[in-house]
Amino acid sequence: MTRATPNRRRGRQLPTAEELRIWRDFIETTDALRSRLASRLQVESSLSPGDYAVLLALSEAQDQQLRSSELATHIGWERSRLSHHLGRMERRGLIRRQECATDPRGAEVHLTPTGAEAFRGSTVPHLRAIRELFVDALTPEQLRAAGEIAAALRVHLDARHKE
Amino acid sequence: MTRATPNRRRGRQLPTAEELRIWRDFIETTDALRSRLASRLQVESSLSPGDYAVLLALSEAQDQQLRSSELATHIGWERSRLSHHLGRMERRGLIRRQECATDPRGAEVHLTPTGAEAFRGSTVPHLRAIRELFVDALTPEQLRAAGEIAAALRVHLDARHKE
DNA sequence: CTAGCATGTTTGACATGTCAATCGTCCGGA
DNA sequence: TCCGGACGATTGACATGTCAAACATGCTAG
Repeated sequence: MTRATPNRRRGRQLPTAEELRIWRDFIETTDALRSRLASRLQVESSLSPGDYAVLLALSEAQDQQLRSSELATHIGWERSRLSHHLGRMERRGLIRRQECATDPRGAEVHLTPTGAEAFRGSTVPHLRAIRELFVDALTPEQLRAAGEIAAALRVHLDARHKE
Repeated sequence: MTRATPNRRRGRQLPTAEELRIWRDFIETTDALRSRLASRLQVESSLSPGDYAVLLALSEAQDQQLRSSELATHIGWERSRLSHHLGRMERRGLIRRQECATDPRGAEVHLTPTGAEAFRGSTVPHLRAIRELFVDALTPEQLRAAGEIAAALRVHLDARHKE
């Protein structure tokens, strides 16, 4: 790093080789981490990360039910993605959809006993996996730094999104 | 953080609320970053991240060709994933598969002129996007920390994989 | 020589994701 | 009233991923 053009370094040029190396390490490793977590969740609980997110949101909801759009907002998914996923989860008996009492256009998504049971059984193993694969891999300072890095990336992403 | 059971803190228990918050920030943000990068690549070059990885590997290869299994190893994909992806890329004219001269079982994957052209055109915008969305979001110390975090996670993942 | 396992790759079935189009209901103004 | 757009959700077409099974050829023990 550090060719002799300091004023052109920031925000203008392509990444250096070192920056690119870090980028690749970072993105590939987070990918591997994600996929390892997903596979443990699958093996230990027969749930996908998507299933888990939906079940978590419903478990925390009043009456274990949410309007479809609220659910989408809560977990940050596009409507159509959620709709497809709910279809699959409904086939497996994890959730149930029924017409909303107050708005005939809308749908209420309900947690079924089967779904609640599946979620209960998955929580502890999943949290344990997060601890083992993420938290335990890092020193306390690294963990703190990871939080700050995430925050910085998020702010930057959101800022660029608005532009 | 920090209940009064210091000897049970490490490696045994579930994550604390703070650890869990960091985990969620971290994984959700890296996901958002990945998907933003993918969408820019798509818009700017009509390529998916998978396309880019394949084209990059072939571009760097001797004679712009690789055995299918070497390619899979190089980019870290499962064989079947690569096979499906190559099928799609072949339909679009980005690569070509032909029987390997030295081993009739094997397949050689060749970069086509179309594929080479697409890759050339995508490189600069893609690297610029990495710079803008990742490198520029972080301070130099954070960038260094990101590299160290990735390395630590990787080592930990690999260690647990062997167990 | 040949049965059977190893090797290299593909295939099929299905889960997951995105995008654009569709469908039904609601609502405000001519 | 009724029309057109807003709103809530689903659908279809297709890209991407995983897993297990299938295929074809190579190699080796007997």
